[in-house]
Amino acid sequence: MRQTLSTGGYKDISIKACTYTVTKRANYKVICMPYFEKETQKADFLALEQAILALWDSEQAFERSVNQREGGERFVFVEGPPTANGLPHPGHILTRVVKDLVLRYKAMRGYYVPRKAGWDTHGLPVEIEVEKELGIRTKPEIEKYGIENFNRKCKESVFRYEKEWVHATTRVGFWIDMDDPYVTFHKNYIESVWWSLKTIWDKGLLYKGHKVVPYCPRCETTLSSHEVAQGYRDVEEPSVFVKFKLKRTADEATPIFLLAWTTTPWTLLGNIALALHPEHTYAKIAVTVEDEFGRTGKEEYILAESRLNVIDDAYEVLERFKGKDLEGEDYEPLFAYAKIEGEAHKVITAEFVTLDEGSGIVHIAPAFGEVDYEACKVRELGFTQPVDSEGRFTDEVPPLAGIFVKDADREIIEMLRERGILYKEERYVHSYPFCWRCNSPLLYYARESWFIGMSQLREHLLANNEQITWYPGHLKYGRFGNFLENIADWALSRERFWGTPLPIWICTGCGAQHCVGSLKEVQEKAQSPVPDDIDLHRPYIDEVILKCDACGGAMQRVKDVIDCWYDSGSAPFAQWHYPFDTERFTENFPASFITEAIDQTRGWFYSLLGVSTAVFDQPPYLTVLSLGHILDEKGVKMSKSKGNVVDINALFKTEAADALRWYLITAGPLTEDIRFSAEAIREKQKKFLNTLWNSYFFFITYANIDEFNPVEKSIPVELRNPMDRWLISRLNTLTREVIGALERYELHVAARKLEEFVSDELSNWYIRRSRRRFWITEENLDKECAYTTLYEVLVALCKLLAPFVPFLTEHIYQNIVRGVSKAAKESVHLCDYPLPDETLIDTGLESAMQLISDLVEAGRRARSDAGIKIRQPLRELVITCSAEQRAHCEELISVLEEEVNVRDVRFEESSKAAAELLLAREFEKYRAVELEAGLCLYLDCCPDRALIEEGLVRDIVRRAQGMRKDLDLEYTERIALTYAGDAEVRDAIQHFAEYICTETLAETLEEGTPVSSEDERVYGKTWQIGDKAVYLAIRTLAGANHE
RNA sequence: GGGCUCGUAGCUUAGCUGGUUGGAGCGCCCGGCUGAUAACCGGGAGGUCCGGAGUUCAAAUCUCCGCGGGCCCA
Repeated sequence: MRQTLSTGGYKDISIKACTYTVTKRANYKVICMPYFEKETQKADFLALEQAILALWDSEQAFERSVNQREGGERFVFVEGPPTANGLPHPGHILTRVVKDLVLRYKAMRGYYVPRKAGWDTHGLPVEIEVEKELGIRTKPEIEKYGIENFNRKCKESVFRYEKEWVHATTRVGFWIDMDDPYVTFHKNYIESVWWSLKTIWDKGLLYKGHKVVPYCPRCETTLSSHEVAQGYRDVEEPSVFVKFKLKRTADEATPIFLLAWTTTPWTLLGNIALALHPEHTYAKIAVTVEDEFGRTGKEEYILAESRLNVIDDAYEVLERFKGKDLEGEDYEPLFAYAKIEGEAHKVITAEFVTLDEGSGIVHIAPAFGEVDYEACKVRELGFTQPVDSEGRFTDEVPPLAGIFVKDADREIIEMLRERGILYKEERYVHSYPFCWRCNSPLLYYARESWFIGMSQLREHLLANNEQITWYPGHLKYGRFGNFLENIADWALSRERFWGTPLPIWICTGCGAQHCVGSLKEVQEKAQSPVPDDIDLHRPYIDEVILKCDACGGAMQRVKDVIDCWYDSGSAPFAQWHYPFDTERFTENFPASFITEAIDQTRGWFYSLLGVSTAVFDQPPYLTVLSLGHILDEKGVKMSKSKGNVVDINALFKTEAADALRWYLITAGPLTEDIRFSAEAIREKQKKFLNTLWNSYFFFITYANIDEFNPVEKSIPVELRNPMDRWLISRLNTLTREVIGALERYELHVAARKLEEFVSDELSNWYIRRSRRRFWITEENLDKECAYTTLYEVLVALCKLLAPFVPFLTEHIYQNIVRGVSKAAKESVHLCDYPLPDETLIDTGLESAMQLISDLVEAGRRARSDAGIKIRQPLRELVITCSAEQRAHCEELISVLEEEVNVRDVRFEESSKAAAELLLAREFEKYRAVELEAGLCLYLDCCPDRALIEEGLVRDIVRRAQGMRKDLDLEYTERIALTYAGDAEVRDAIQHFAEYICTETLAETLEEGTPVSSEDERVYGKTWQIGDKAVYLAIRTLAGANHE
């Protein structure tokens, strides 16, 4: 194993060069044993990926990878259906990559993992796309255009985007069955949704109520929270402190007023109650006020003690008490206009009252605030709605009738002032939502709506959440758990067009309500025949009249459609048309695993749990991985309006899918946001994919020259060289760590470990260190060990990496495995995932190699400090260490010798002994580096003449090799070498002539003189090596390189 | 405004169950190595570990208060 310069014996690789003639196998099918297909030094990943896609297609690799595991334990996945109203962006690509990685891994682990695609196709976003296309923007315009036409347009629009999604999904290598997806607008899907709603109805959980919603009075439509979020702006508006007179003191000389605060004076017309915090301290104060005629008088106010600073006049605190002490008090209404149904004008207490601003007394108008509405509802207080659907006051309030509410603020404030019940007015800046389409201020406005009583299921939701494993873990009791703790009823209905119709019919005669759960039920109860092929969407289903069971009258469907979140939340059963088809649902519920981005926490992750809890009282998934978002390079969210969305189609034109996948997986914890950068993708390709490729390229290059056939070889690991055993040990350790990380869903940890292995251990240590073993000419057990080891590790790596970079691993596998064995699986993705062989893990050897590596590093440092380059051989290296350390690394000494380029390595027991020894023999010769206490390295830095000569020869060889490379010669091309130099140079070259010829493939080595550059066949150059000038010239020997 | 989360070198990040002088990659400077690798190796410059307070013998790490980014909700 030890190499010295003078022994020679290196391989003359020209002997076997180019004896192989492998035909180009673009389709990967032709088998040419035992040779591997030749590769190019630089990989064309884009072309390679296209070829692999074609291979998978023709081999039906995906289908087979699923089907071959049938009968195995199921790993159930539910695809979160992409909303079909836009192009996929990098964030979608991330979720697709992660899904694919996990599912490929599980399949390789033996699980049966069917993967059904899905499309979320209903909802307002789709309608808005069509509105834009049609150039209309209001509901009346849609109705005028015709619901039938409109919905047809919606359906078409959905398919338009589907193509883009299929393309991107395929391109990035996500294996999912897109030939048979679930589609939320399909009839069977809708029917399953209807069934689930009827189940909920039968449980008494589906009811009609009011919901305060963000509402645009100009567009006459409610807005989704997403739309509202787009339109917040800071505005300055009047805020008023208003005096509400306590009823029991109304007739007294000094009545007591509750001082309430609001930033929306117009809502005072809908006042029903005043809210105080139950536990906070309130004060009754006496204030000296002055009226407009300059007369002073005393008034008594109540407000929060900590808000007394809002009082501008002199005051005196008369009394202190808690908010709850006033609970149930009546006060006089500000206005006598609005008709109120039910009890009103009461003091209530509520936790949501804050003391940060205002007076600590909150005016409550259930028609204009969600919190207000809930507060009144639970206390069974009344309701009033003095505003119409265009945002104008109704005739109930004569002085203001017909005035748009936002324009009435001024007038209302004047009315309050005139009647002496305005304490003061201020300007107030706050954030208020405006309609993103027409810029009108939005109103929070109570509308009739259908609800699912989720709040009654709170405990069930929490119990089912207990059974779910969350990644990252904090979501379980954090954002998601908190959300469930405070869960509100689900406002299910939408006054829109393109959605699953709410399957509720109401009798026009007696008002009876009925919920249907199937098409069959509709047909049975319909007054006139309903065809089997009826489209269940509006407007067709609206025309179906049912017979009333109660009175025999005509029942009409409620015109609403349902929230499309309910659609996607129904995916676990609706994709299988349950319960009309029971088997496939039963075996696919609950899901083992789902993953989407963090914004789905209250979106799909909740809608799944909500529907499943209401219908089955079971968790719909057992593991959920929440991913971070893809931000742009500056860390800003990608959005259309900012114009910073990366165009993935453009990206895929230049970047390999594997490079993109590897970048996304290794960028950081997937549960956190990623700053996306195309430059970083290219870096990943350089650092990882190219390194892997080069390792593979190195292998096939020499394996072909040597006609290495892996099928024939089997050498027990224990007989192999320590370098081999080390690599195999590391591989098995790696395998164990990768599987551990994958099972914990720390995908980036798994990927980073793989990356380090490929780059540091396989390429930069094992292959670099082992190159000479592959160059040995003759048949040789050690060479066979090297080939076998490198082969085995490459094959195992392919499998380990297959879920991460499915294209490149498939390409390599096709060549090095499938190319030599017809018995092998047709695709790497049909293989089993490697499991660690613990008997091959040698931790002692691993730590010994670590020690050697540390010593190499220290040795280089010593050389660097001494100013001696590595090409200069040195006499000896002395190491002082423990006997144990010595025993461990004894068998790896040759590695140390070669890396540090020393003739001998000696050990000494303790540093003291070594120091004495070295002192005795010219201490100045040695340079010391201490690695740790008791571990020290001494490098002899005084080479003798012979060594210096060897160093010079190595420099010359190196220059000659560089010149070969400059000429871009084939590795095997033979040359004639001419040199010129002083006597020392000449002596050195003559002493090592054989070595120089072997290394540089020189047929002749002659002393000569520099020639003019006119001879094009001669490449000559004078080098400065140390203080010597050395002239070298290469002439190629045409025809000599091939047999 | 509220809840959750993240904030480490110019950039990307590891460390974060508290414990020596906070590691790496990209980029930069010096040197070396190289016929698999536009690769690699050694050294260097570059850190108020977002700021402040607290707990502790000891804080990048735990607690609290701020600041900034992100998500969700208002």
